[in-house]
Amino acid sequence: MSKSLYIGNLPWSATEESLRELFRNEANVEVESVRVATDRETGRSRGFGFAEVADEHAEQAIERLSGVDFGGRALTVNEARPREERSRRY
DNA sequence: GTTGAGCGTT
Repeated sequence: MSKSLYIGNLPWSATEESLRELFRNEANVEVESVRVATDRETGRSRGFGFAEVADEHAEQAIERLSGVDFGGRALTVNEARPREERSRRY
């Protein structure tokens, strides 16, 4: 199984591949999928993204990537909130 | 060529 991770405070230049490399280098974690939130209107980065990692490696990735300097900004890493709860209206 | 708290497309 895998967990979705929220990655915030990204530099504008951060890409999905650079995030994947970051997880490999800093946390020694293989990401199953990574996604940078790009503005759907302009296509530019919103400065945050998401990564799916193995369930057992999720906490390690959070512990080892939170606050690390990436492109000059201290990263914010946390468990992502489920999209369904946010987009679905009861 | 810009910006800076937050939670992503079907």
